[in-house]
Amino acid sequence: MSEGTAKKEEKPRKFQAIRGTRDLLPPETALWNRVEQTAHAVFGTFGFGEIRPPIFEPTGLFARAVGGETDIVSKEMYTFVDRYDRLDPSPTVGQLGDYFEKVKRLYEEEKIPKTPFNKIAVEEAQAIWSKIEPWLEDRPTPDAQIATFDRLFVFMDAMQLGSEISLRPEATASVCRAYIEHGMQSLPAPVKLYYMGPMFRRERPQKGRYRQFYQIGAEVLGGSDAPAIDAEVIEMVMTFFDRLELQGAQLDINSIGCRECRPKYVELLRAELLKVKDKLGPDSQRRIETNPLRVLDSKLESEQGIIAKLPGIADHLCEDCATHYAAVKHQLEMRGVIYRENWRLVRGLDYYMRTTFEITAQGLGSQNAVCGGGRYDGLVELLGGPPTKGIGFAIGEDRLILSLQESGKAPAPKGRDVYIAWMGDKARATAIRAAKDLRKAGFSVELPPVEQKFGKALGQADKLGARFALILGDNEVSEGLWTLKTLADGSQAKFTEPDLLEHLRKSL
RNA sequence: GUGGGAGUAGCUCAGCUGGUAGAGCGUCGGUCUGUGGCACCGAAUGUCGCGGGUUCAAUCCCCGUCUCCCACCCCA
Repeated sequence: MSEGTAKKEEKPRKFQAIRGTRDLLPPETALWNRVEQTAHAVFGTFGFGEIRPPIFEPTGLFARAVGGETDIVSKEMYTFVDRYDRLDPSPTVGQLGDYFEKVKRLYEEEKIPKTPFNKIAVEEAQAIWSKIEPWLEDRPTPDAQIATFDRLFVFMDAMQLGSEISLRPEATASVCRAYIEHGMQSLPAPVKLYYMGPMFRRERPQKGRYRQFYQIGAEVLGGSDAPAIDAEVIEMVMTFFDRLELQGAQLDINSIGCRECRPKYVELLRAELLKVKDKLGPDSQRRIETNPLRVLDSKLESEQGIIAKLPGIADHLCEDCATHYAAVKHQLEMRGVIYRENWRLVRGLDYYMRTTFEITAQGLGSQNAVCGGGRYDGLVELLGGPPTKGIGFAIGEDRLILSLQESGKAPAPKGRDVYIAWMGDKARATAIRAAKDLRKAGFSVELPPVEQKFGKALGQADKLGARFALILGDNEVSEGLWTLKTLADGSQAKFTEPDLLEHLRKSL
């Protein structure tokens, strides 16, 4: 290892986390764990059970549930074609004909997706096959023809076999799929489920927004659409935030009507918007056609005055929706949940209806929504299940963590309970045994792998934030009395092995 | 996808109108072979994000590109 020789060695290129993804590291992960454990605890008290659906699903599931026209599905999903594993991966020359026919048939039956790429591959393969077929009578195959055979392999191997799958951009669709797949409609209603984990959307990263991000969510499926269910779900999220001491949590609620009344309102809104079209910016002008409700959400200062004069949906709900909305508000009041009515609150996903809500928090920049949710009574049926009521929410965990950090609610990093400073071969064995026993008793223990002088060991103990140093040298081993030093004040005392455990239990 | 800002040691950053790099903190070792926090001494780590151009010479100027940050769009 001389310095001179190695200096020109080429270093391998450094890898880095893919754009929009990141490593969560200690001590921050302690906060993540606290948040997730609090979710388990709080949701458990509301009778929710955890579901862990897969991280990818058939692309069609999200297209159907979230809406094929939404940005999420049309341009933000990570979609790829899976391998089709029922084809013989490496046919011999003799099997080539059968293999090609099989590929062609699967393509026609759309078991292999008809992507533009596959179309070209099949056509090329067909052209080559027409040329090869007459040659097959010649045995053995002349060398000059082998290259052409290889070209056929190349085209078939390059085909995007298998079905289209996507990394989940959200989890409600997966939960509904699982509800149907496992026949949960025959469970006592309603079925209350929660989940947590990574989601994926290919968006431009910014504060509180990542391409791999984390959500904690819950869904209530089946049973009735009783307003009390809406209220309880909201109460649960607020309880969760309260438990975490989230600062400045602001709950906004609204009702966006149902299949009956919403379309009528949307038309009314569109008509009103067209009257003031010239005064709106280009984004809002476009939305008059694509999604008039979203105009209400505009952040443009210049549009605020115009938007304020637009008709609100609350005045145009059908009787059932109006009754439901009023009852939800009443239920929230009975539970002591403080809310703000926000008639401009709309949801981006297609499946929402009636109750919608959003919770914002401090310290998040422009991405200040930390939770969004609502009712989606038609969704399970849309996915091929029985008619089923549904309501749920999703919390942006990254944003929640960010807000907790901004307001100083992150827990202080926890150091070791005990650092074992040992010297000498006899003490080594004792130290190993001590570490085992202390860890068994639940203490966080650092056992240095190699012998260190006591001065150095205590320095390490200090740096690692240890509460105590257990000093084990020749004296301790021969006396059978172990020295325990309290790092904070420098005091130390001697204990027998059992007394030590007892003493630590009391003081930690 | 659009716009703005930024990339120099593990971290925070310096580097005067271009002359091939420094500080503080951190890490490791020593002063200190049974006692830490302090102090002092010493060491390691950089293709100055990457590629190209201008120049005798580029961390610095120009172009491209990547990544990060912020905002728009959209959303949790």
